[in-house]
Amino acid sequence: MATNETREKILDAAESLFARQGFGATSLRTVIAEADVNLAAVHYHFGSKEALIRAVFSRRLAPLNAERLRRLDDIENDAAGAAVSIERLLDAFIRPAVVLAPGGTDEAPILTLLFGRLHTEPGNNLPQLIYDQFDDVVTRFVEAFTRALPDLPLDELYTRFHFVIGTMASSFADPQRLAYVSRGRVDRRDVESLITRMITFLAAALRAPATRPHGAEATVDLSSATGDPIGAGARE
Amino acid sequence: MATNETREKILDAAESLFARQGFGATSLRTVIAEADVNLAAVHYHFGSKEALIRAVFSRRLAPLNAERLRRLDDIENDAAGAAVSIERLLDAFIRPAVVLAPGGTDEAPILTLLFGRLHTEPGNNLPQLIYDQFDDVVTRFVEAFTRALPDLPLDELYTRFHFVIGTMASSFADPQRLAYVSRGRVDRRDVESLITRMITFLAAALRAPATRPHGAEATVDLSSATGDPIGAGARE
DNA sequence: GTCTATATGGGGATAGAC
DNA sequence: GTCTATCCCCATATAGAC
Repeated sequence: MATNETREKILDAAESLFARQGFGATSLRTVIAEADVNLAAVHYHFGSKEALIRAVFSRRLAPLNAERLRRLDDIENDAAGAAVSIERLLDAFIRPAVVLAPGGTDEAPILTLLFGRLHTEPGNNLPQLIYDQFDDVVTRFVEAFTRALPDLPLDELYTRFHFVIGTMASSFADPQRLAYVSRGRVDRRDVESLITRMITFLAAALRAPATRPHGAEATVDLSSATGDPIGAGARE
Repeated sequence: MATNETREKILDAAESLFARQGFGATSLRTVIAEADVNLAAVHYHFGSKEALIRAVFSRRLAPLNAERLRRLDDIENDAAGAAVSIERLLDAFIRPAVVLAPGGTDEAPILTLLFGRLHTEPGNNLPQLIYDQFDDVVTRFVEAFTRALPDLPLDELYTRFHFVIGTMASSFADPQRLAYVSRGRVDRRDVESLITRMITFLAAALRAPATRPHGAEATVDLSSATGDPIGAGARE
């Protein structure tokens, strides 16, 4: 058997299992069973489980983020300095995680789950290297959103980008929840609908007027949504 | 030492550790070290780790969901049949997870993290009992949002509620990400700001016009956000 | 109810033959 | 490069004295 074939089989199996179960819950023995290789091969090719995890991400992370940046470049070139659409920015950020997915099973695409897990598992476990690869994307997209939303205070823009990542990651990482919430009435395999609905949802969210500081007056009806709104203090 | 004191110490330590590290990554040995009790005490009082996890949730879940429903009742009584504010509904859903938090550390409230984790760890691990306790809340809030957003197709409403839970859970579960995205410029300990901003964000998102079906014409500018938007098909 | 001691299994990792 | 056999640690869980 060719060397790289074993390596790839391990990566494929690990990727699939990590995506479905998370890293901690997936043992190397499970991986080698699914890959149909020997346990020692994992350590020969990767050295450790930690290194295997990093290898699984490295294989996908660079192409994913490169594709995001490439699409962002296209958008900004098209605009030629003019304002760009929030929807296009969101699409460029979200869709590559799905488009680049290798094997769609009956469920959601593997890669989607894998990267969803990246953002939802405890941050301490994530090698800095992975976040490093994300730096350019964060910087560039924050800049782009800043230009597209010039009236939004920076603090709130950062917070909203945090929400965007959270919506994307969590919704992809736990597709079961959609079935649960909808009592099975929404097809969780229709990823295209999920993406377009997510973009509609997030674009409107990003365009919301800024939240006023504590105690100040709102420009929209938020009167009951802030500042001890429903008597939290009096209720203890 | 009184019996219940040991039990409570175990629950407190487990809750804190589960919140910070997740369930799989937290061993009983870590729990007993932090609780300063004997290993056997855990099995005496709870029987198993699985049972301990359920006990940790049970202690908080009922009060949390009861508070959510109580606030929803208040809102609907106030409205007396009239339309209710999206912001108030979101507040009633989100805020109890923070208000009921016992010990705010320097970081985000423990309970917030714990329940964030509930929705982000792989669904298979979550005892059905926990989801069962959530059923009433889902049903009641979906109904309320349906009445508040009568023009939104049900399919999309379910999907958006899925996004709402995702935003809340993921944003609370990984507060580090906010610091990362903002390069430390947003104070992640200011939970009140986080909540009000989240409500602003999600209310606007829920109010967005429905996404049009595949290929149809949009009522807002979505022309580039759907349907092979940036040449995904031609790019392979 | 609380402890010590221990059973039992699974985990990652490695040595060394082939 | 691949395999078997094994080391060693850490996990959950239990038995049984106090």
